[in-house]
Amino acid sequence: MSVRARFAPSPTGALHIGGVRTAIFNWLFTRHYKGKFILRIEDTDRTRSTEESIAEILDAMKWLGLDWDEGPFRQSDRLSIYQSNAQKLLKVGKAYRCYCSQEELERRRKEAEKQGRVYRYEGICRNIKSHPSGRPFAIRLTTPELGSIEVEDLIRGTIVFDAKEIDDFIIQKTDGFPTYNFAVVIDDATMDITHVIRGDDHIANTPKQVLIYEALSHEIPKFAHVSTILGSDKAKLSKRHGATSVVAYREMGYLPEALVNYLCRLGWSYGDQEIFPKEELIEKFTLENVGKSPAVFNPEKLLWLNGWYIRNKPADEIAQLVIPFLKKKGLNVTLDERLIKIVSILRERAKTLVELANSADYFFVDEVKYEDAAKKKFLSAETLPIFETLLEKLSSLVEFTVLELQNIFGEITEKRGIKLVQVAQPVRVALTGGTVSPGIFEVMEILGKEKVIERLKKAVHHISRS
RNA sequence: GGCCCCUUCGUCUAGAGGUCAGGACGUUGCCCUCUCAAGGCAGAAACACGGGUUCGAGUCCCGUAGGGGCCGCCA
Repeated sequence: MSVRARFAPSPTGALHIGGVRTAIFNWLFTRHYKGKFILRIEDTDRTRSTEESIAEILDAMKWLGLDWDEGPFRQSDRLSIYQSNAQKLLKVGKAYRCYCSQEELERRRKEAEKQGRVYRYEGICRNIKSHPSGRPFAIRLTTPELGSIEVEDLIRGTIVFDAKEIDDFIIQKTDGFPTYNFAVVIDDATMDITHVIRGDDHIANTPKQVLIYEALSHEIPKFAHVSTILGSDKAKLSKRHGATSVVAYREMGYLPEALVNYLCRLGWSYGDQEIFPKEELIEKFTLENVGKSPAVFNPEKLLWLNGWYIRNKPADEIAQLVIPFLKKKGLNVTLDERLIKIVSILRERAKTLVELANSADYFFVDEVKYEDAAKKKFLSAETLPIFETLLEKLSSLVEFTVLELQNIFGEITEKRGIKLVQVAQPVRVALTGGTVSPGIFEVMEILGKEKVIERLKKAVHHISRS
């Protein structure tokens, strides 16, 4: 039988980095074994679930390239399925109606707590004979009192729970809605999920779920509990550690492959390899190489990886991707040869698409603005003669190329007995407004003769005026 | 409190009884160099602790400590 795994987020907010990693693991697992990846929205929390959140989750999944084969299913569409299964369990005596009031149970829980005990439902309604008509009831699973429940975990090995730890828990609430554990099992069972890969915060739920499978006489899937992603203080990763939503990373100029590559390496490894193109991830990903210990999210490493992908993806693709960021800055650009050239020289020093866009201004504006410090340091009287000879030589230049420009600068530095930096920096300020840019000859070539001369002249005016 | 999970450089990790404990991010120094990056080279940096088992333990067992999770008619 082919492998079937699922990702089941609850749409109560943005798609979280931690959630995405389990999505990635599930996706890779199914792709590696050529199985099916199912998307299911756990939206039974009526008050906290929102349509916007569902849309965002789907959007983020698509952006990351995590395509699904079935779904998205919604638990809210499946109410009758849960109810009929609960009825079935009732009928075969694996579950029973419980008429205990919530207030009463709450009282007992408090009482137990006071005595330092953990409250477990005593099974008061377990053997009730007459069913009071018209009274609301919840449905509880009849659980074993003795023995142990073993959970086979592909990452952690066998985990054993004492049956005494588990009471007759509720599977259907008084309002007819399923409880979480019940809905999950019914869904996974009816969707024929073979492998449940999820966060380790679900370990404690697993014995209960196993019990439900057994009551249903349904085959138990294989479980794999992945450890939590932590923040720098080793507490569970949350907003206070910085951005945690996928959409936020997209907006900060991260590439989906960098995020997938990074997140995947958090808890999974393949020898010493760090860079994994998607195809290679699919080929190499197995649960065997997933670690057990929790991992601290390290933004610097993600940033490094993002820089790596920016530098190594085909330049035209990066150009295409940076366009929205340039437009956001009010720069009107289109994908053409010039943009690709610009991107290919700028991307060496950008770690995000935002940085890349921010470093590109001077190629698109009509007039450069000088940075104060740069202007003060390099646009001074002594550079005036240099600019003048440069202008002279440039205007007679036919081939405005890196090579020719190099020659001209060489002539100037040689004649004046100065270093290249003494020419390059002032020119850089004149052309870009700042002291940092790609190689000055490359910048000049892309800017073109006309623009270069125009900007140098402007710089000359500026110096003369002050 | 009960139950469960986890523990190798600051961080991600390799390691499946015998290694100078390897790689990566970050960090330090040097090289390259028109600035900034990128790149190259070199360095500092770890087996939580205590007992066993074994000729030999990061690796196996048992404790301890620390971190985390779950204990709802929440998901």
